[in-house]
Amino acid sequence: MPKFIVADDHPLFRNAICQVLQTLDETSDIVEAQDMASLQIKLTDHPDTDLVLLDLHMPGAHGFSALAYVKGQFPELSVLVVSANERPEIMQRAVEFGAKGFLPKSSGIETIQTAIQSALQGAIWLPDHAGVPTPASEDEHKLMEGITSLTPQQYLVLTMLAEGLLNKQIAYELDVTEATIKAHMTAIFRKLSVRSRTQAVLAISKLNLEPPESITN
Amino acid sequence: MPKFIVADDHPLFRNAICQVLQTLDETSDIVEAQDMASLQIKLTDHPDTDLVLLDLHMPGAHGFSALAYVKGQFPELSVLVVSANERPEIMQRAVEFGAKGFLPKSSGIETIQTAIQSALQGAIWLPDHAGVPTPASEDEHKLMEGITSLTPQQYLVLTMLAEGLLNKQIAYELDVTEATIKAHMTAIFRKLSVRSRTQAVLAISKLNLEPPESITN
DNA sequence: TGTTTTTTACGACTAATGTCTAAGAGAAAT
DNA sequence: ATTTCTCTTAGACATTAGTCGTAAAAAACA
Repeated sequence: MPKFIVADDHPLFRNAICQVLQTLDETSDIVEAQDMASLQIKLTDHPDTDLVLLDLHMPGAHGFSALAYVKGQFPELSVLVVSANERPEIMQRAVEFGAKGFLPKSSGIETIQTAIQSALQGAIWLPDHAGVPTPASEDEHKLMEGITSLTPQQYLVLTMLAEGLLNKQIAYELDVTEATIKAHMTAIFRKLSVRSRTQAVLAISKLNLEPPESITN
Repeated sequence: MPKFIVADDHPLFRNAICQVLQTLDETSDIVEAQDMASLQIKLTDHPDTDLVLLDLHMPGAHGFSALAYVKGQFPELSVLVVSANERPEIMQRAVEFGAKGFLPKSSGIETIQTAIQSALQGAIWLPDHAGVPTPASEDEHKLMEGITSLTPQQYLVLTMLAEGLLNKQIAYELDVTEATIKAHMTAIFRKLSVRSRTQAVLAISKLNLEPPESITN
C-alpha cells in the first residue's frame, strides 16, 4: 500500500496521474496538492509518503527551487519531477538536484507506470532522450544548497519576493510586521550568498526551467 | 555590395558566419561586433547596413531585450537572429518581435546562405522545424515596446541592473553621479511599467530565451 | 543658423531596504 | 527538563532606492 502525493496545479493532469497510480496498486493512498502551500501541509500530515510527483510550475514553485526546498524539508523523501519541459539538460538537472527521475508530461501511460515503479524501488528513471549528463556549475549547486537550507517561512517570503512584492506588501499578506520580513530577507540573503533582493531574484530565476513563462501559456 | 554586421561574442562562430557571407558576395562589406556596446558603435558608424546577424547572448544582450533595443534604435534595420536555441516558440517569437528570421547555430552552410539571402530580400525566414506561430501575450508585447523606447544609456543601465549591481556601482562604472542613475531608473521603470528594480529584473528575465544560463555552459 | 526636442545629468527630499542587537513565545528534539 | 530551532518583534541605525524639479548638452529639425 504505497503512499503518494501528486502535486500539480492542473486538475486534469493531476487526475490522469492518479488514475495511473490506481492501476499500479488499487490500495494506493493518494493525496493531492495544487500549490506549494498545500504540498507543505500534505507533506507534514503524511510523513510516511513513499513518493511525491512534483510539478515544478505550481503556484509558489519557482522551477528547481521548489525541488530544493522540498528536499531540504524532507531529505529522505523520494521525488519524481513531472514537467512539460522536454529539454535533456533539464531532465538531467532534476536528478542531479536530488530527484528520483524526470517524467515528461507527454509520456504515455506505460512510461508513467515504469517511471513510478522505478522511483518506488529507489532507482533513478529518465526518458530515453534525456541524453548525457551535463553537470551543473559549482555556483548552481551552492544556490540549491542555499534554498535547501531555507525554513518554510523563508521560502514563502522568497517566492513573494520573486513576485516583485515590497517588504510592506509581503508583511501585509503574511499578517506580520515589516521588521519580520526584513529579518527574513537578511537570513535569505545570507543563505543564498547574495547581497540584495535584486540579486536574490536573479539567483532564483536562474533555476527557472521554463524560459519566458508566458511563452508556454 | 551588401553591408553586414555580425554580432556574436564567440570568435570562431563569428568567423564561420563571415566566411559564408564572403561566399555569397565577395564584395560584401562585413563589420564585426562582440558585445552590445560595440554593436551600438558599429551601427552608428555604418547607418547603411543592410543586415545584422544578431546573437541574443552576447555580453549586454539579455535575450529578446537586445532585439527590442536594436529595433528601437534602428527601426528600419533588418535583423536576423542567430542563436543556439532550437525551441520553436523562440524562433517564432524572434519574428514576432521584428526580426527577419531565426537562424539556429546548428545550421549547415547552405541553410545559412538561404536564410541570409531571404533576409536581404526582405522576406521572413525560419527553419523547417519552427512549427506553428504561438503569439506572444499582450504583456510581452508591452514589455518589448517599453524596451524599444529606451535610450542607449537607459538600456545600458538596465543591463547593469540585470547584473545585480547597485546604483552606486553602476554610477561608478559609467562615471556619473548616483543621482543620474536614479533618474535613469525612474525613466526605465516608467517605460517598462514597473514600480521597482526588482520588478524590472523580473520583467526582462521573462525575455531571456535560455532558462538557466549556466545550464548551457 | 536658429530652434525645438531629446538625452543626459544633478541636487534635494522622501521612502524603502538592510543590519545589528536583543528578546519572547512556541514547537521539536534530546 | 533542557536545549535547540523557528518565528516573531522592536528600536536604532546606516545605506540604498526612488521621485521631482531643473538645467546643460547634444541631436534633430527647420
